[in-house]
Amino acid sequence: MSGNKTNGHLRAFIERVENLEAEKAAISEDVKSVYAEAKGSGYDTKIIKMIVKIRKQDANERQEQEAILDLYMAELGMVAASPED
Amino acid sequence: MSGNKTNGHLRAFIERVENLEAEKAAISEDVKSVYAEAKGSGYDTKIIKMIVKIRKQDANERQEQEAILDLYMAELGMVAASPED
Amino acid sequence: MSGNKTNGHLRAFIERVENLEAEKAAISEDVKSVYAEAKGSGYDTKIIKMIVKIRKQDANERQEQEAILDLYMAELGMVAASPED
Amino acid sequence: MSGNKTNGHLRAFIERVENLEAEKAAISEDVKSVYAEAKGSGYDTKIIKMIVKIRKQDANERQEQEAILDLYMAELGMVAASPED
DNA sequence: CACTGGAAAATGCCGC
DNA sequence: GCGGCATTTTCCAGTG
Repeated sequence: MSGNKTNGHLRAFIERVENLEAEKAAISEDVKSVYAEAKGSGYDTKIIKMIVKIRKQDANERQEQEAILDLYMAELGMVAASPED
Repeated sequence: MSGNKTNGHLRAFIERVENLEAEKAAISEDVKSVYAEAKGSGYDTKIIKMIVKIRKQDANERQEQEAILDLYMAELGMVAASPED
Repeated sequence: MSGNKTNGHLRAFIERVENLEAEKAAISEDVKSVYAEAKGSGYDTKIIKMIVKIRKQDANERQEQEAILDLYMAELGMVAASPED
Repeated sequence: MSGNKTNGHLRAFIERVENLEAEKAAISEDVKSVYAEAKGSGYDTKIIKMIVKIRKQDANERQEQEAILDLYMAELGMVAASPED
C-alpha cells in the first residue's frame, strides 16, 4: 500500500544520478585531454592548473566580498547603530 | 621573441578548462537537485548515495574481472572479442 | 623478529595523535568561546566569521600568487624559452 | 557615534580567532608529522587512522553510557557523584 | 526540530 | 608506489 510503487521512483532517481555522474566523468576526461594537449604544446601543466586555481579563487573572493557587503548593508538597514548596548 | 603567439594558445587552454569545469559544476548542481527531489519524495538521501556508491563499486569490479579475462584470453592467444556489452 | 618491539612505538604514535587531536578540540572550544563572547558584546557572529574567512582567503591568494611566481621563475630559469619547441 | 570604540573590540575578536585557528593549523601539521614518522617506521598510516577513529568512537560510546547512567541515577534520586574533575 | 549551509576529515585519484 | 590534490562525506552550528 504505502510505498511499493515508489520503488520505480527510487530506481529512476538512482539512474538519473548515475547518468549525471557519467556525464561528469566524461567531462573530467575532457579536462584531462585539454591538459594533455597543452602539455603536448609545450606548456607546463602545473602552471596552467595554478592559473586556473587562482582565477577561481579570484571569483570566489569577489563573491565573498559581495556577500559580506550584503551582510553589512542588511545589518545597517536593520539597526544602524553600535553593536554593543 | 620566439613564442608570443603561444600566449593565445595558453589562454585558449585555460578557457577550455574553465568551461569544462563550469559544466561539471552545473552537473553537480543537477545531482544535488535530484537528491533534493528524492528527499522530497520521502527517500533518505544517505541511503541512495550508498546504493549509487555500491553500484559503482560493482561496476568497477566487473570491469576488473573483464580486464583479467581479456588478459587471460590474450595470454592464450585468443583475441578478446568486441568488448562492448 | 624485527617488528615486535615496535608495538610500543605504535602505541606511542597513537597516543601522540590522540593528544594532538585533544589539543585541537580544546582550541576549537576556545574559538567557540570567542564567538560567544563577541555575540555577547553585540556583534553578529556571521559577519565576524565572514571577515575571518575573507582574510584567510586573502592570505591563501597571496600564497598562491607567490607559488605561481616561483613556478614561473623556475620555468624561466630552466628553459627561458618559448613553450612550443 | 555611539559605538566607535567597539571597533577595537571587533578587531580583537578577529585576531583572537585567527590566532586560535593558526594554532589549530600548527597542530594539524604536527599530526601529519606524526603520521609521517609512523610511516617512516613502517606502519600503515591508514590503519593507525582507523585505530584512532575506533578509539574515539569507543570514547564517545563510553561517554554516552555514562550520561545514561547519570540519567538513571538522577531518576532514582541519587545525584551522580562528581566522577572526577 | 528538521533543514541548510559551511568547516573539517576522509577517501580516492592523478601525476611523477 | 607515493605524495599532493580534488572531491566527497560527515559533523555541527544556525535558522525557520
